[in-house]
Amino acid sequence: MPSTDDDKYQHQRVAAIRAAASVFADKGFHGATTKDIATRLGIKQGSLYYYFDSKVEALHEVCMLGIREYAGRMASIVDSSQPFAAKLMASVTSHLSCYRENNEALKVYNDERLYLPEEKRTRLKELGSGYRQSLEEILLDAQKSGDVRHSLNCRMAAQSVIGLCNAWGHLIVRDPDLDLFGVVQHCTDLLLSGLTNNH
Amino acid sequence: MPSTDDDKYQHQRVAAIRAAASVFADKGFHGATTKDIATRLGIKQGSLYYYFDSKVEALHEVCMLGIREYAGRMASIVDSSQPFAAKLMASVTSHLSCYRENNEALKVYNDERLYLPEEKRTRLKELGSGYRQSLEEILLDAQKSGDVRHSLNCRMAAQSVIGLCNAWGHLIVRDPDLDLFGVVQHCTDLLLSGLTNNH
DNA sequence: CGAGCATTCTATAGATGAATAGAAAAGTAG
DNA sequence: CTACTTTTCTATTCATCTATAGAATGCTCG
Repeated sequence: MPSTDDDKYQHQRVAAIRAAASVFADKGFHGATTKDIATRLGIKQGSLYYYFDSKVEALHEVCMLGIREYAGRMASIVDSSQPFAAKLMASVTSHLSCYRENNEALKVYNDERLYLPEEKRTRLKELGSGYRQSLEEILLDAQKSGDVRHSLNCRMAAQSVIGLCNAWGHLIVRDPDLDLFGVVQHCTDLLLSGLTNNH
Repeated sequence: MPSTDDDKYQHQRVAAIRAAASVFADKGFHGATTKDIATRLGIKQGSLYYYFDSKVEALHEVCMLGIREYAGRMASIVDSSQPFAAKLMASVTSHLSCYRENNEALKVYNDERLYLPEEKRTRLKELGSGYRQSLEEILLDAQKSGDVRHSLNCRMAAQSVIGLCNAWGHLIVRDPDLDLFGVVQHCTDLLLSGLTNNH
């Protein structure tokens, strides 16, 4: 098979992307050095350039890893025929498990993507804003069917849901012992019912 | 008056802190250079060291500026005798107006303080966690008096409120046209009643 | 004015880090 | 074992950035 060498290369390349994600999440893009990344991968600084043309390219790969499936999962949730509450919970779950599974990559996407050059950032942004739009659609549908109050500004609400999930996502990355399902439950309840006693 | 020179110095020093805040908010601590800060202030790179011993000290000052009154305001809200809903709204308002007034300093506190050396970070952390505790107290009191549902985990809820406010705070810093009161209203409603139609 | 202090400037030292080049090592196939 | 390829290493270049030193400018008060 002609691809066995390539597979090995790709495998190590992915390992390099994950190493970069980990270091970028810890120290930020500018605070991280290529030496840090190489060390975490177990090779020397210069060797890293066998897998990346530049530090910026590494950041780009990390961001792609962070956002890719995260955005993809939303589409299927919107299209599904679950009731509103289930869709919301699925969204929150999907969002938070991305933080857990990709470890640091999604955090890096959120915090460091602005250091990418314009062109690379634009393509990423499309994926990210697709996520917000999907969420907004879910809310608008629920508003039509009466599940969501009419006074709600769905655009702002989508922004709030994302903000809330990102805030918890950061905590999840920092504290691996945090119970994911507990957080999902808390966030969903909070979003659905608020803090108060008004049923 | 013996302090007129000192006043002038302090005035320019504060201007330097604000310039640093602005640059740190844009480029992050490590992405920012002392030249960037000096240029924004209208002086040359070397001159900046007349006001700071080091770049890290500048970051420290910015973080202090960001968190100081933000933390202070909470205490008075907790102690006040307003009903729960008003306290919550006051907290959200206080949080978000800090973002607007301090411009970038609070953002820097949130995103860059981890680059401070251990000792300096600890003192800041106390102020910040004081904020969370105050919020938690408000929620616990409201739970006792029945304003907040008993199923609520108040510690997590306080975390959520902060996370939500920070998310919007970031948007507020980036977009100065965003209507502060509109955001306050949206967040308070969301937190009090949730998204749904369940009165 | 002119002495003394405050503020800013220029120039540079010293350190660090991204990226490159070419040698070495490891692995694979004939 | 040997020729060839892939991967890693060492050593270096070049640019950049923090921080300092000392000169120049500006300001205030006697």
